[in-house]
Formats: sequence, C-alpha cells, structure tokens
Amino acid sequence: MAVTIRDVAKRLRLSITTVSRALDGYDDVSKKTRERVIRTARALGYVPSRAARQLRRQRADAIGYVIPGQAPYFTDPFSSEFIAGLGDAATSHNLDLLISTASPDSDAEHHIYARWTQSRPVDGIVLSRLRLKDWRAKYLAQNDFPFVAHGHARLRLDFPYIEMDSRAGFVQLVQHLVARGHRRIAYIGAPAKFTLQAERFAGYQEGLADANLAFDHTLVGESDLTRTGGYQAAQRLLDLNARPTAIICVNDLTAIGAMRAARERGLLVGRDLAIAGYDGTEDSEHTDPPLTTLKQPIYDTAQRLVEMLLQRIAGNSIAEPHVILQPELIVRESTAFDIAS
Amino acid sequence: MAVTIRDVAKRLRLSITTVSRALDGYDDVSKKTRERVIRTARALGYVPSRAARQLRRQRADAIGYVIPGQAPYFTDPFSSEFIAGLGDAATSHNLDLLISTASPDSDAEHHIYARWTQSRPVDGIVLSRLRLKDWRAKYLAQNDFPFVAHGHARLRLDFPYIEMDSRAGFVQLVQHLVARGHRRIAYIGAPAKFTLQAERFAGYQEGLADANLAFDHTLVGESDLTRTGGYQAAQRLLDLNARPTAIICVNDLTAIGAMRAARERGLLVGRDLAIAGYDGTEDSEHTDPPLTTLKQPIYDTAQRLVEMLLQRIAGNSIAEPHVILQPELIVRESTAFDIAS
DNA sequence: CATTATACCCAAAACGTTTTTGGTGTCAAG
DNA sequence: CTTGACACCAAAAACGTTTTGGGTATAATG
Repeated sequence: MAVTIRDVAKRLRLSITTVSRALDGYDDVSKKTRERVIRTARALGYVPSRAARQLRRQRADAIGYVIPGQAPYFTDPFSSEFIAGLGDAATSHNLDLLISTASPDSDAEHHIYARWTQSRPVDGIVLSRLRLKDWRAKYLAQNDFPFVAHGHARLRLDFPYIEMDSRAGFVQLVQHLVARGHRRIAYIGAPAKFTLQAERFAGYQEGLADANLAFDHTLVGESDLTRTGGYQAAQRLLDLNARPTAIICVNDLTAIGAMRAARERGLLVGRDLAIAGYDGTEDSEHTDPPLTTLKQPIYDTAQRLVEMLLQRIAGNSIAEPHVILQPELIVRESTAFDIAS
Repeated sequence: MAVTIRDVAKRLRLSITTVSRALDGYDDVSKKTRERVIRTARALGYVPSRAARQLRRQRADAIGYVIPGQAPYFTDPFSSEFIAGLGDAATSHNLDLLISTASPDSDAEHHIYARWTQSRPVDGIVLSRLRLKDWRAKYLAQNDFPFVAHGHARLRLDFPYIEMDSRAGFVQLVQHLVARGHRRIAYIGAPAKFTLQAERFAGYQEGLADANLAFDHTLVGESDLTRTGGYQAAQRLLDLNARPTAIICVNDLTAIGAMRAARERGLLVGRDLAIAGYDGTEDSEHTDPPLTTLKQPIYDTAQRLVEMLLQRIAGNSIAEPHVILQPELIVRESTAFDIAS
C-alpha cells in the first residue's frame, strides 16, 4: 500500500492537518516543523493521492484532448506535434493530459464529451480542427465547461482560440504561383464542414480574383487530409485534358500524396508541375523535391492554448482571448521554378 | 454542481446504498426498484464522480503512456499510430488514457514515472522503445506496478511484451539486397542503448555473414530515429570513397532522410542506390520512389498490449505473455532493381 | 496580575462513492 | 405459534485528502 499523509503524521506525532498545511506552505506552521515534515515526507516517499485530492478539491488537475482520428489513417503529424505541445505544457504545469480518439461527429465522439463533462476527469478541454457548426463548442459552452480551441467556428459563441490567418496565407501562395507564371492553379481541399477548408478555400479564390484568374470548379478536388486522399484527388486533376500547372493542397499530407500522383505520370514536380502544402511539418523538408508550404507553429500554439485554458479554468479573464497568427510562406523547390505557360 | 448519487436517492426516497447497488446490477435489489433507479438516474443525468469512485475502489480506470519524445522532433508516425491504438482500446474498455512526454533517461522521465506509481492516476503503464537496461522496467517491476511493453529488455525480468522479430526481418532484407546484386550494404542505426538497435543491427550483421560478406564498420552510421538524423548519417556514407550501393535504415523516418541525401547528390534511389526502412508507416508508400520496408502492425499491437495490461492489472495470468511477431517485407521501388556491381 | 497578541497546532467535517454488516418484513414449513 | 428462509433495503465505515474553525501555549502589554 502506498504511504499516506497519515503515515507521515504518525511518524512525526503531528496531526494530519499540520502535515498537510506544512506541505502546502501555509504560514501558520513553524519553519522548523515544516522542514521536518518535508524531510520525512520525502524520506517516506509520500505523494498525495490524486483521487483523494481531486475529490476534496473538486478539480482534476487534468486537461483533455480528443484526437480527430479517422481509421485507418491516424498518423497525422499535425496531431502528434500538437499532442507533444499539450503534453509538455501539461507536465510543466503539473497537469495530466487525457487523450482519447474519435472520428468527427461519431457516436464515440459524443460519448467521450458527455463522459468528460459529467464525470469530470478533466477540468478543461482543448479542441482542434473545428467545424463550421461545431457541436462540441456549442455543447461545452452550454454546459459552461472550460475549453479553448485551435481555430474557431461559425457560431455565435465567445470562446478563447488561436487561429491561423490561413486565408491570407493562401492568397499569398496564389500570388507566389502567379508570379511564377502559373495560370491554371488547382486546389485540393478538405470536406466542407471544416473551418479550415472554408478559410483556405476562400483564400485560394481570393488569390485567383486578385490575379484576375477565372475560378474553375473542375480544378477543385477534395481530400480527407491524408496522403492517400491527396493522391486520389490529384490523380483526377492530372488526368484532365487541360491539366493544371500548379496544385495547392489544404495540408502537407495531401501535397505528399499529390506529388506521388505526379511522379506516377512522369511529371517532374517543380518543373512540370508546382505543388504546395500547408502546415510546415518536418515531412515537408524531406520530400522530393522539398515542399513549398505555409508553416504554422503547431507546438507553440498547443502550449499557448494550455496557458489560455488554465486561465479559463481559474476563472480569470484572458488578456488576449482571440489570437490570430500569420502562417509563414516557405518557398522550396516544389514551386521554385518558372513555368512555361 | 453535478448531480450526485445522493440526489438520485433523495428523489426516489431510497438510500444511496440501494441506488449504488441497483446501478451496479447487484441481485439483492428488486427488478422493479432497479428499473426505477436506472430510469431516474438517466433522467437526472447522473454520472458517478470519477474521483470518488477511484478513491473508494482504489483504482483509477486509466492507463498511462509516455511518448519517447525528443525535442524538437516529436512528430514520429510510430508514436501517433501507437497512441491511436492505445486510445481506441482504452475507450472501448471504458478507460482513460494518460499521456505525457519525456525524452529517454531525462529527469522529466524519472519524475513522471515516480509520480504515476506513487500518486496512482493510472493502474498500469505501457512502455515502448525499450532500452537494453531499461530502468523503467526495472523500477516498475520493483514497485510491483503493472506494465507491458512493446519490445523487451536485456534484464532478468519477466513482464508481458509484444516484440517484433526484427532480427529475422533484417536478415531477410539483407538477403533481398544481396539477391539484387548488392555487395556494399550500409546500415544506419539508432543509439546503442535501444533494444531495437541491438536486434536490427544483429540482423544486419547476420545477414551479411550468411551471404559471406565482410562486415565493414565504416559502413555503419547512426541516426536518432528522425528524418534529419537519417539525412545526416547518409551524407557521410554517401561521401565515402567506396560508397555503399545500398543503405538499410533502422526505421522509415531515417530512410526518408537518407533518400534526401541521395537526391542531393544526384543519385537515383532504386537505380544508383537502394534504400530500405522499417515500420511500414503510411509515409513509406508515398516517398519517391516508394520505400521498401519491413512492416509491423503498430495499431494492432497497441490494442493487444492494452488487453494484456488489463489482464495484468486484474491479476490474471496471461495466456500468451510473450508474443513474437514477424515483420512483413514489403518490396517497393527503392530496392526493386538489380545493381551493376 | 489580567489581558491581549502571536505563533503554532489540531479535531472534525466534507468531498461522493462502494462495501460491509445488519435489519425488517413476508411467507412457507414445522 | 415459532422458526427459518428469503427478498429487499439502510446505516455506517472507509478511501485520503483539504479546509474550517477553533484551541493552547508563550510572550508581550497594560
């Protein structure tokens, strides 16, 4: 059996009250006793029981995150970098991080949020990959449950979030391609329900309009944000009679899949066809050729979100509750060369 | 405030005992009462408090996993697929999954294991990427804390694990390369402390011996299991006077980095240089050219490990406590062609 | 000497469950 | 009528903390 506060108290012939208060640094216990307590507590290897503390304090000292996994491709570098950021921030604040997986709008997803808000194993939740009408945000707001999000929703709700101005990013990306001589620029997006798709697609269209290029819906494909999704969508685009000379992809994984489709058709990416992605994951540095991308600070964002969430849980007002960051355009060889139009 | 068991009892004019036992399906409460209880419990939205239950039952209904993260490259596809497997298995058993990150043998790592074993927010722990003398396995075994592992250690310890016979896999891989005409086959490994390195390196050497090829230590490089690590190690190998014609990499990420180094030197992977990896991640399908690899069932292994861990926690003996699986050699273009030796 | 201030410490309640132990009422058998 | 069995229910203890509301010395002050 683990050593409890009672054991420490008994050993020192003190009350458990005093031990508790000594360890918590209250000033109504003498310096000498406090030191004695701390010393023997450490000697005995005493660590407070999490469950007991939670029960008494009515908080869990834990935060939760549900990976938006989609069988059979869970392995999204965005998620894993995001989780690393959450995890590191959590441990540095002495919190636990609870992880679950559920595909968007599934029963499992509903179930996990219900459980987490009722049974309260977590004090707050981090949301990512928001949807336009995000039931999670609605539900959590309704139940007054603390949460923060990466990205925002199209709802009349006020919650703290960090968002990338990916719209501006994609405008910039289109500009870049136009400057390289591209006129037929395709776009491979994500399902329409995701906010990120709305933003990025709007940026793509705005970029076209700015350059006086007509929007052509046959040049728009859809991916499920995986490599395979990008591969499939690109196959269709590249088999068009009037093939695009450039493809902008909603994320790096999609772009990696698209590059493969291009290679299979004997196209040299960078020369015959430009491809660009979004996220700036480590993947993008090592593709052939290295991938032009819009980089977002995933790890740092995750950390900052945890800080915001903690403020939210503590009931403090947040200095800057709506953060908007600019993605950084990183031009690499996949779009580096002029195209003969 | 959340609704407690007391509220349900009061509403029904029953004791909390009866409510508790009714909900847990004991047979000393009449069918009629049980149904009434269940109905109003649901109507009131009652969910047992996790903390209270944990405290009373002396278990957490949660398992823990520490991601072997290494700043600044956390984004390991192995980990994220592994986590997805753990997460899905956990939710399907109504468990929570606690995640933390720590780099191997760091203070943070010691700290987290101490906390988890003492403060008991988890009932058991899943280990991965074992080390030859793994202090974690030693520590957990000493403290009689339930754990299972992916891979095993070189210690006199008996714990349940699932392991790949990567040694045999690498022998097979060398054979494959030899059959393609390769004679100078290099190897990029991981730090020596990892079991996986010992296994795979041994397989590489054994394969050479089987083919009567001399072992040449200059053909051995070391990576930190990341793309960048592979890139750097491959640079050295490819700048040798007597350059290898094939490079076997300890994992897919390393191989992806090595491919980049090859491209930068104008070498066509598959024709001028063969490269192979290990893991069979989705990455490997989409590289240029697609990567030959040894595939291991990461997701399924994670799920199975959770099952084993639950048996361990319940104190049951495990039918098959030491599982050894064969990785599957997937030959793709990166090693597909004969080399002119 | 009585009073107050100060410094330290403690008993007990509370958090929300589960489990142990025992109690009451009904009915059938002796 | 007594006894035992059975079905149902409840009181209370326990899990290990934190917090509330004192309490007791000792020293300083009037």
